[in-house]
Amino acid sequence: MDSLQPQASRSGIDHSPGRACAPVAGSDWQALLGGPPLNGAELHALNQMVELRSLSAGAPVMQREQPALHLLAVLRGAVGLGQARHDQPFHLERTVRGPAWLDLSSAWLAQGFAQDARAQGEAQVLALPLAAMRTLLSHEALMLDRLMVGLSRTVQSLTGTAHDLMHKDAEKRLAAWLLQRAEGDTLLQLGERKRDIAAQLAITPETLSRMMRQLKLKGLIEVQGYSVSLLAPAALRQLAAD
Amino acid sequence: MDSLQPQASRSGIDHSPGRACAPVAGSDWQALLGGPPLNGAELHALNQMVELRSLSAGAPVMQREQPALHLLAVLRGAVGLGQARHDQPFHLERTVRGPAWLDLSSAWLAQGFAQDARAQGEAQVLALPLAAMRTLLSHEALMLDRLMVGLSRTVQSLTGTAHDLMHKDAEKRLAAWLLQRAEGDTLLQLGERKRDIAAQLAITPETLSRMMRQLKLKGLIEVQGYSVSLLAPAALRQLAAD
DNA sequence: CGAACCCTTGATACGCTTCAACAAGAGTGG
DNA sequence: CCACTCTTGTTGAAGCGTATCAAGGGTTCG
Repeated sequence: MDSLQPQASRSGIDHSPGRACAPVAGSDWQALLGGPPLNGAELHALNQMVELRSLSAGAPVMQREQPALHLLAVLRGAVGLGQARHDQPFHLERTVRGPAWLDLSSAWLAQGFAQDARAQGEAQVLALPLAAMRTLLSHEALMLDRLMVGLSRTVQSLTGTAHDLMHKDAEKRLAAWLLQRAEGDTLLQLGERKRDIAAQLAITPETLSRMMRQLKLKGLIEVQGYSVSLLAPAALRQLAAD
Repeated sequence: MDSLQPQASRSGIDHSPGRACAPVAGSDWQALLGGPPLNGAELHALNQMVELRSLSAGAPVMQREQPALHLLAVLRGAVGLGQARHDQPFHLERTVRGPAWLDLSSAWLAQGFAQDARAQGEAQVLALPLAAMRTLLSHEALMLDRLMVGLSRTVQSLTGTAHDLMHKDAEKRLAAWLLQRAEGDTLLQLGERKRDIAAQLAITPETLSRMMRQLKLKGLIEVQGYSVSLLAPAALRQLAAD
């Protein structure tokens, strides 16, 4: 096998506290909400209504059709969105790595969650009850903007992935994924199983393996187990472009 | 050829007024914003800030990278979102048929529009300046909900199309498209060119033609030029399901 | 050690695209 | 009016991209 890295505690859900009372750092709120620095009143209001959940690998975060009463965000770790089928394996479509919003949309609609979500390893998730959030929004004008920006970013990101699925082949999507994941850096540690990466790219693990080899043969990347280094980011960007 | 229907005035843009001063009906606002009936104050405020644009076939509605200062909606007609390439043909990805929101997200971000948009035939588009909208939102609590619902619906719709592109083949996507487009009815008039339908399904016109024949041979639909009747909606739903 | 899991590689099969040809309206101009 | 062109949809043959199936090797765990 590869030198291994992602060790997703194959046992699945274990007895987790489910909800801890640790506070959320101001810097975390800032990372999540963005915009101008949060003032004390905002932080106080947020910390008063927030619910924190510490999850272990595989723990469910959202369940389809369940009523959605909270805005959800990932603080630490990663959460996978997709479909849980009665048949065993969870089908992954997208993963959110904290700190970032996980689901800002379901709570505003009356239909419950549209997807399932599972913690990918140890993760910390926070939930803001929509009812309380609504009253906060009516007082704090800035908070509205922050939320709108979060929701808008989700829209643009989803538009992008739809576009990629329509027009880019597997190699292009992989190149784009690597670049986005590296965040400008040139060395990159894959923290998840390769089959999960493949699922997000909507290809099979076999194809992912072949595409990695392709990029390696072209001299664009170097692969050693779960660490990938981008040898020619410019060429990769070129390749990933439509 | 088929008995023809969609006649997109091949000449493209013609001299349009660009902006007319007709008012927007209360029923249109309601269709767009949903929720509890809009009161007089809300309608007044909206009508005061709204900008109405009457567009002829092919006229640009959004242009990539252009600053986005308005929330956009389609009142009448249809608008296509996609990419305009320096090379001639506009590549369609999604179409919005009025009355419905066209773009609620770009204005909140500082990066301008992420896609191009073109009127697909005669269309009427309305624009709400974000600056004015922001102050309205701080006064009218209900309006916030309506907007959030609109944005959330966009998110869920995009999540759905991404899911379909990942997991459904051409036949399934076509079946799903037909069902959604029929809106429960059994007879269905295609108002657009079939190649545009194909583009939205991310397949070639040739494949669309073949898939139509497939469904016809299976006795699920009947096709006569640009009118399609769904003979077995239940079976179609079954086919379209994952 | 064997069992379970992961990644890789190769052979084959299938879905869809691409390319080419054709039929049928629509617009144009003689 | 007809001939001509442009555009659209349809059909068939060939080819590419990716999935599927099967086998093998590596690592961890009991």
